[in-house]
Amino acid sequence: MPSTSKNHTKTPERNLFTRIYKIVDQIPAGKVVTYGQIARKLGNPRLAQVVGWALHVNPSPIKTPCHRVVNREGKLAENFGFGGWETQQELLKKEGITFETPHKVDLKKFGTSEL
DNA sequence: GGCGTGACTTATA
DNA sequence: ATATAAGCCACGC
Repeated sequence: MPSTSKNHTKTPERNLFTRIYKIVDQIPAGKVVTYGQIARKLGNPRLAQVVGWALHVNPSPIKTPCHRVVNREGKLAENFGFGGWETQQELLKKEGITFETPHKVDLKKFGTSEL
């Protein structure tokens, strides 16, 4: 029996990272989601930090639309990995998302609460 | 196996 | 409104 304490990573089924990628991959186009929203799906809203880390080390930025993930304020990451928040801004604009400010997105309209 | 850090969030002052 | 503290998980040393 798996009394190995916890699945010490390398276990996709238990690995939070894999779950995060799956959730992010299911974000509909033209919508954005917050880290806390994903974290809540994982079971703990405090996992938001892990979500950020997951996207930071995300192996496939193309398969994982991390540009649709923003922080609680709807703002973009200042240290975005693509090459800057400007890249994310362009991508979101293509999806039809508008910005209240260059760094902030209108969560009231694009916040996916149905995820 | 411990300690610090991180694309975060929430609560409290 | 800003500042500080605590919380969670994964990674690197």
